[in-house]
Amino acid sequence: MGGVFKALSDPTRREILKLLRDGDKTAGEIAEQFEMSKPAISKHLDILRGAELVSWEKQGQYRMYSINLTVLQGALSEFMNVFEKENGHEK
Amino acid sequence: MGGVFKALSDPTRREILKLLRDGDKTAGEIAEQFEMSKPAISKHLDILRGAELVSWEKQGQYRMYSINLTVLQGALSEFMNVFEKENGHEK
DNA sequence: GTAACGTTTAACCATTTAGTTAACTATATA
DNA sequence: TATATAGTTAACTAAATGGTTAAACGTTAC
Repeated sequence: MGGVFKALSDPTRREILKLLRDGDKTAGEIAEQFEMSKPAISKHLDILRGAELVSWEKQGQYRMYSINLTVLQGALSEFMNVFEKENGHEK
Repeated sequence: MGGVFKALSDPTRREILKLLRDGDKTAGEIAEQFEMSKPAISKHLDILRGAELVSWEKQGQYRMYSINLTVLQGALSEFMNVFEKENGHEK
């Protein structure tokens, strides 16, 4: 879960996740939305994938990326749980 | 809010927050819980304070740190909201 | 006043991070 | 087969990060 927070610490990566929230996109479509180079975006995607926040599947010569919402929500709500009231966080 | 994720990206800082969840602590009491030096912890505390995740108040020669739960919960739930279903995230 | 304590600040260092350009791999197509 | 397209990998760089030790700053206590 540390990987998730590391992945989320970069604004570009958070922005990529927001883009993917609206639907799957190819690496190129994602890169278009940013001013930086494609290799830079490719590395961000690799970090997101390392944290299992996104996955991709080959579609011809494209890579179609999608967000793993359950991983994102799971990691964040697990962390937030620690700070909830009414919870002696006994475990 | 970017500052919050940056602050949360380090495991030591997340651990500090968990400690403070159980009650306010002085800088020294916090530092005791880790193997690293006091200056290192002091810097982590400064980053947490920069993100407004903690605050402190002078108590004699001590600094008593406390967690700002509302900031933590506010930032995380605002971010998570973006990824909730049933929400066209119209804004 | 001075010595001890609690904590931060300063200066420094090694590693990681986030970007670049160039080269490579794989697919599609003329 | 050759060329264009999509994307990653490699090599490199500047800046940020996270740690160290030493010095400084306040407060407490003798």
